[in-house]
Amino acid sequence: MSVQFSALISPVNCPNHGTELDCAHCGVRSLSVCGALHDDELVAFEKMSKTISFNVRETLFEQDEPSECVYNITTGSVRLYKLLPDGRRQIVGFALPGDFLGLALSERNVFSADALTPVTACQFSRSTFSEMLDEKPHLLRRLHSIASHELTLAQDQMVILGRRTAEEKVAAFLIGLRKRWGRVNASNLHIPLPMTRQDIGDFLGLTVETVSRMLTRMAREKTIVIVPDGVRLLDVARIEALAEC
Amino acid sequence: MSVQFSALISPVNCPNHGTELDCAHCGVRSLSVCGALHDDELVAFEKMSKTISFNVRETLFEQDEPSECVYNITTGSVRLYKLLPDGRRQIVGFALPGDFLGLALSERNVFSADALTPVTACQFSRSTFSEMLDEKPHLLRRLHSIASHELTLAQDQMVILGRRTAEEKVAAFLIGLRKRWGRVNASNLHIPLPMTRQDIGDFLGLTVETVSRMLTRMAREKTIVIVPDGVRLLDVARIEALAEC
DNA sequence: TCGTCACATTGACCTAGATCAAGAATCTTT
DNA sequence: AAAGATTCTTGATCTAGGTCAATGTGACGA
Repeated sequence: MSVQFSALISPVNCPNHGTELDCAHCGVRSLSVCGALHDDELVAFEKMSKTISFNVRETLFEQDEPSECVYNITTGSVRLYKLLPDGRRQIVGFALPGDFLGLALSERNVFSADALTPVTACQFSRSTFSEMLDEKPHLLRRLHSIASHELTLAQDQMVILGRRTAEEKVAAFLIGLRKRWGRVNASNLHIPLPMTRQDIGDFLGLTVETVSRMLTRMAREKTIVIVPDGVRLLDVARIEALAEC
Repeated sequence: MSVQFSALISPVNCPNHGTELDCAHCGVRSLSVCGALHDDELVAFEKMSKTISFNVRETLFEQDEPSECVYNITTGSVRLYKLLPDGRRQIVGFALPGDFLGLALSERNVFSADALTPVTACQFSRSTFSEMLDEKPHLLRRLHSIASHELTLAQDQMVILGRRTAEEKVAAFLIGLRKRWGRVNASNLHIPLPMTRQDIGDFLGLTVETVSRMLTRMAREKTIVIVPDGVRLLDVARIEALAEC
C-alpha cells in the first residue's frame, strides 16, 4: 500500500528540502515533502487514497464535468488543456510526477487532463480530502502555498505568451521543463519530451511548424541536441545561452 | 476605523452571496463576504490593519522586492505587471475594489503594482496576517479558495493570450471587465476604463495601435459605444454579440 | 516484412498584427 | 485659457509567424 506514496514522500523530489518554505519556493508540490505530513497522517492518507493507472491518451477528467477526485501524479506525464468550441486548444500545463491535480477543490473541473504516457497516480475523493484539510490546517497551509506557486507559474506563462518571440517561447519552455525534470530525476543531461510538437505549440501559442522550425534552428546552431534515438528526447548542452530573463 | 472595511464587509460586492462557495465561484475576493469573518474577528482585523492611500501612478510595491504587506483594495484601480529587462511589459491583471494583493504570502513580490487612479487600500503586515491565518483555519480556507479562483482566471487569460485573435482579445477583455465592475457597482451601463490603450495592449499581448483599431472597429460596427465625455468610458450596448465562448 | 498511420520536417507563400510616421484629441500645469 | 505633454487615432508599409502542401520518419500490427 505504501508504494503509491513514493512520489509523495520521497525527499529526492525536492533538492532544497531543508524547510517547507524552500519547497514552496522551488515548486515541489508533494504535500508530505519537508515534513508537512506526520507519520499518523501518512497512514490516514494511505487509507483514503488508492493507486490508479491510465493508458496513453486516456482521460483523467474533463473540463466542466463535476470534479470527483484529487490526484497526485506518481509516474508519467499528463496534459492539461482547455478547448474552444471551434477546436482551438490551449494547453495550460503539463503535470509531471509529484504534481497535484484538483488542488482548487472546485465543484467542476476547469480544464481537461489526459495521459501523455502511461500514468500512475494517487487518487483521493475530493470530499474526503477536503474534510481532512479541515482537520489539519497545516496541510491546508501547504496546499495554499502550492496553489500560490501555481499562480506565479501561470503569470510567468502569461509573460511568455504575451510578450515573447517564437524562439524565446521555445527556449523558455525547454528551460522550464529541464528545471522540472531535474526535480523528478537528478540527471538533467537529457530532457524527455513526452508531448508532441503540436502540444508544445498549443502550450506556447504557436503552430506545429513554428515549433519544429525553432527546434531545428536551435539544433543547427548547436544550442540543443536532438538525441538520435528519437525526436522526443533532447540534449540541452547550451540552452543556458538563452536563459537570460 | 470601520470605514476602511466598506469593501471588505459590504455584501453588495457579491450578487450571489448566499453561500461562501458561491462567492468563490463568482470571484468576489473580500475575505469577510459571506460570513468568512465573525464579528470578533472583524474587530481583530481592524486592529491589525490601516487605511493607506496612493496617488495616480504611485507604486504600491515592486517586483522582486521583499513583500512586507497584504492589501485589500477599497477604492480605485491598480495595475499589476512584470517587466522584461529590455522593457517589454506584461500586465498580469488589474485589481479593482474588493480585490486582494499579496495573497500568496510569498517572501518577495512576483510582480509590480501601481495605482491607475487614486487608490485607498486596507493594509496588513504580511507576518501578522499570516499568524492570524494560523489561528483561523476557515480564513485560510477562504484565502485558498480566492487563490484558486485567481489561478482559474490566469488560465483563462492563457487561452486569450495564446489562441485568440486581436478582436476576440479586446472583446474578452471588455466582457471580463464589465463583469467585474458589475460586482463593485451594480450599474453596468458603462464600463470605466482607468487604464490606457497601452495598458490594455500589454495585458492582451497587442500593441496600442491594434487595441485602438479594434475599439474603433467595434464602435463603427455599433458593438460598443465610446461615451462622448472621454475615451476612458465605454457603453457596452451589444458586446454580448461577442460573448460566445 | 510490409503497409498504415500518426507525427515531424521543410519549403513556398500569405496575412494578422507590428512598426513607423503623422496628426488629432485630451489631459496638466501655470 | 494657453502651452506643453501625454495619449489616441489613422494610414502606409513591413514582417514574424501562420497556412498550405509535399515529403520524410518512426512505431506498430497483420
